[in-house]
Amino acid sequence: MRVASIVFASPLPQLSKEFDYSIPSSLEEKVSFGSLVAVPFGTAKKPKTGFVVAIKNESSFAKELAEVSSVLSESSVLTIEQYELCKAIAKRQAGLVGELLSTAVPKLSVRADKAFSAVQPPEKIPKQVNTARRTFITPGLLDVEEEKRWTTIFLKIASANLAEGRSVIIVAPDFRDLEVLESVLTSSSLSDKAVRISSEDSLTDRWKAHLRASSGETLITYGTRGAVFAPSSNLGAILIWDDGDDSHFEQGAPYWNTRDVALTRSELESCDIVFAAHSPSAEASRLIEIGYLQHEVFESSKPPVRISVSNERLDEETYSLISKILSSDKPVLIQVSNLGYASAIACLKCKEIRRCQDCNTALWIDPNKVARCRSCKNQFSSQCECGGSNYRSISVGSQALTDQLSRSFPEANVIHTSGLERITRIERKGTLVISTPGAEPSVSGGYELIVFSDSLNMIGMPRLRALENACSKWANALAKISKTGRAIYVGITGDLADQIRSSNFHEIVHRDVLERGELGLPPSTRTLSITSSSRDDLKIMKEQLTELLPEMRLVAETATTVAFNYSIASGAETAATVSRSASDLSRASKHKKPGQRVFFVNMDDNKVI
DNA sequence: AGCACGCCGACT
DNA sequence: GTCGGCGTGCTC
Repeated sequence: MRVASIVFASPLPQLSKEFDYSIPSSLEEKVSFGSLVAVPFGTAKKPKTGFVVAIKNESSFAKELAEVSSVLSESSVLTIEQYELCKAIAKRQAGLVGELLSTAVPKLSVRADKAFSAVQPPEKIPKQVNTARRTFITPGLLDVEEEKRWTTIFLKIASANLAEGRSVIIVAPDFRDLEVLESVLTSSSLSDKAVRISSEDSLTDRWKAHLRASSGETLITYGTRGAVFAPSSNLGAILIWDDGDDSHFEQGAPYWNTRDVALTRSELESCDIVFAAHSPSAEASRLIEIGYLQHEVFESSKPPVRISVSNERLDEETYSLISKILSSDKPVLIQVSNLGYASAIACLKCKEIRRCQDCNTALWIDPNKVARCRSCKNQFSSQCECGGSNYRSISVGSQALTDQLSRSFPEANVIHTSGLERITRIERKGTLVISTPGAEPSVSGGYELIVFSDSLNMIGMPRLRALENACSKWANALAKISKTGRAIYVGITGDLADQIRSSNFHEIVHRDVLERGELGLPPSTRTLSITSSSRDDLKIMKEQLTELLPEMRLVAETATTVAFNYSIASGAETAATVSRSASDLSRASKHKKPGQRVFFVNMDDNKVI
């Protein structure tokens, strides 16, 4: 009698282990590692679906085994490498394997499964033991430099791997970048080797793509963050565009991110890693600093930059430049940090917008008629520093600016874009685009002028990663500038202004990382956050962890969240301890709500400080 | 997640 | 006496 070990794609801690079932002789031929099977479970009427993760001759389970009911897919749908990766990430993130399996394997589409036939019998290429090369690439800043684009560079690396029988996985943050990558892939000679893994595709398309990626064929598998878990035969390299982008972070438990999963996978499968970004994430910068990543730079021309120290969002000079460029029928981009019609207050006496003394964010009058910072919520006196106490409210959001500029430039075509709209491309003419960071449409030939109208706001936010994020948003927008284009930053002063003038984002982030390091802040440490709706449970958790892990430093605390910094070296121990405490305390909790977890554990919180 | 088991209050 | 509330615990 043969025995199959089964795991379930379930977020329940009780189900987070392998269950043994006997394999009826009628199914013996069809059941192997990675099979999707239905099994009876408990007293439930309908069978549960699970993955076969081991075939054994006997079980250590004391009682009699139940039988596998049926096999749901002809193919093996979970590879050994995927399962090992899920286990490693679950451990690292103090989460459960079951939570990750549904990322690694999409939902079954019966129709697509029946229609699928492997293109070719998977040719068995023995995996060569290669030493993984790990690099960070700074591509050319300007998109017009075609051979220095990230897509061109990635395609070249992919092509080299494919030529030697190795697959690659390419991950991009969102649909905009994916669209750019896809157009390059599909117009290349490798188009029939490219498979998209995207959560936005239909069920049948996703299953079809998954089966193909599992088939053993040598492929370029590309997609958004989930693709880092995709099946891939003889994986040669994982290529990641812009690893610092927020979209690379999973927003639900166990809060993994593309970068860390890729690094883990690279260790497990000894495949190469290539990160690329116009401005590095703090983590990548640190990995370069310690020599873990080799830094490769594609030297590139940089646009001329002007710094405007005006308090106005758009000063006279900028205004007339915009006007001039629009009337010569060339496109202009204005990057704004806030969406919509957010309001601010300007003092009637000194005419300046009142700003928070800590973070420089514009103040507003809250519903209780108190002057308050939007970002850190501090209250301020109703009196301006100049002594004035009368205000006029003004609108500062992107929509408000769009309205205002539509009136100022009635001749021009004024477009507003944000994460909510899906404008990825505009025609090259006298168009004025007002965009929130990251939503800038591309235009062939590039923008003739880019204005970063809220640069002061972006770096002034009282967040650890404000500067790093701002650099990334600026650099990605700058990449859309024309050969003859120029950029204007509003409100930057001091040392930073010098670096900005030369678009030296690498140096800015590098310095930021060094400063953070002196304070013991990430990326030289990691941040753990625990959220719970129960104050009692959170308090016990905090006390318990403080006692069990005395090295950890409390860095943030609110009514629902506690956050600690811990050393990178203690990561495994920390995750294990947190994991154990969370499951013990959840079981003992008096505040359990049906189907709701007591603690949300994030081993790498990038927002809480 | 389901589902059964089990131990206290209100009912024909 | 028994019906049924949902807290507790198990499912190979």
